Amino acid sequence: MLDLQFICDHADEVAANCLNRGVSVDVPRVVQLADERRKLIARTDQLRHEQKEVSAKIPKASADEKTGFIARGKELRAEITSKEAELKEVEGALKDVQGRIPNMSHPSAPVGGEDALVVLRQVGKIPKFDFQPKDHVELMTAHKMFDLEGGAKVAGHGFYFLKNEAVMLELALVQYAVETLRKGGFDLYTTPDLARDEVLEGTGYLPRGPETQIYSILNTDLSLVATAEITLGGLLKDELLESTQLPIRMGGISHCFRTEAGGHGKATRGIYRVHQFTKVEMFAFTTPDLAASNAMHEQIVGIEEQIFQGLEIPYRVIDTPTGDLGGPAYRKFDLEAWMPGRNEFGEVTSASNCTDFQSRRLSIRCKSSDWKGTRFVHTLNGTAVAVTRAMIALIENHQQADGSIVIPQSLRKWTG
RNA sequence: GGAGAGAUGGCAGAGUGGCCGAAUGCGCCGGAUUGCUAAUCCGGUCCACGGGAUAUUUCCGUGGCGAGGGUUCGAAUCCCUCUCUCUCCGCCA
Repeated sequence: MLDLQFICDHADEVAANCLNRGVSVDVPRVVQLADERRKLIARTDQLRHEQKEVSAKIPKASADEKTGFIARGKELRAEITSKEAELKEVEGALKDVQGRIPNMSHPSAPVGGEDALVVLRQVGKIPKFDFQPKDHVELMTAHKMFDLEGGAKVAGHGFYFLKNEAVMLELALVQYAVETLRKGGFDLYTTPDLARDEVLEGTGYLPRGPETQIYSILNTDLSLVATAEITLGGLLKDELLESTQLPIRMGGISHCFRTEAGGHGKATRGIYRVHQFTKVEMFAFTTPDLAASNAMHEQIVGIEEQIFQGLEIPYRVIDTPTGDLGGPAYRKFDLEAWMPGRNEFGEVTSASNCTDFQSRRLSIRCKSSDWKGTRFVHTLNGTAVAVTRAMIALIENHQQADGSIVIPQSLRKWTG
């Protein structure tokens, strides 16, 4: 979430940004609630101060005085209790509205909806086939690389079994990504696939809402993670760091679970949109300045590009428009890989700079000799490899006339 | 799953109703001493929120002893719920 003081001081800018992002929030209401909150705090603090004074006199007071003080003390307690209830209500209302305000946007991020996307660059040659290219479903079926019916039988539509070469390929993609991250200075993690709802909320995901994308476990406060971003961000929740420890780079392997409520159709064919997949995710914490986090953002996108170049898959880099950023992102770059089976680009990675939007909710701060007090760190996340999507792009781009698939050099040490 | 113990500042560790933001030790920062280092001595050393000044330094208040509730004039201390840690037993990839 955004800083309350910031919202009050820049109400117009914040409201304009909400508009750009297609989010409707009553910003003046936040300012008004903030003012009520301030007044209530001042009043309760005052009452508590008197309460302290009164009770401090009691041990030394005479019997007569004592009854008076105790009576006054009771009065004060009642007043404080009622003020506290009022305050709680105001703060609840405030958090509710404040929580719906999205992060501010990078000045260069294109303003508008999905159509406003800007292609920053396109890399790699789109393959020209002298035969009719197949899509990944045909190819993987022909090679007995997955079992979609089996997945549906066991767990329902949107689940799948990978088989044989696809299993080798999944592990190879994970190994390849992890090795690349390690070289890039990332600490590696395998993370829990479940997390507390509190952690999901801290990272900006809403479990258990009517429109949630999250699977939750009944009778617990646990949900299945949609990405390791949740667990890696949650790992440093409530921590106070030294600026000298930053930046921190983490690479996490997890399964990702998404309800993906919605229709079937071309976009859901095969393993393009599934309820579960394996992903290697990057997460980074930087000092709270845009120079640092923007540089990290570039590094993360650079690694994503390096990975797809290594896989010899053509891709383009998208500067995501404001209307499509989601709540926490200040700026987001997506890699879209060419997918011959779809005859279009399909999203394979996503890298966001969330500035201090996540860290404020997660309470991840840092100290430095460069400033007084503590500040919220900047957080960033990006996909190294989302296995199913990467696999589609890889299989479809590297298919041959005879239906065989050439594995790029970079993976052969694992796949053979 | 059963039985028990526990959670206090950066760390260790006292504190069982008011004199406790919290002893003591370690660590850290500044200073003194010193040919240098060590040792010694002196001073300082948490976070958040609200307010007043000054303009970025200082002052006042409030809250914080795992989390959330409760009892009380007053809670680190008593009660309840939750989370986590440890020990023993059972089960187990």
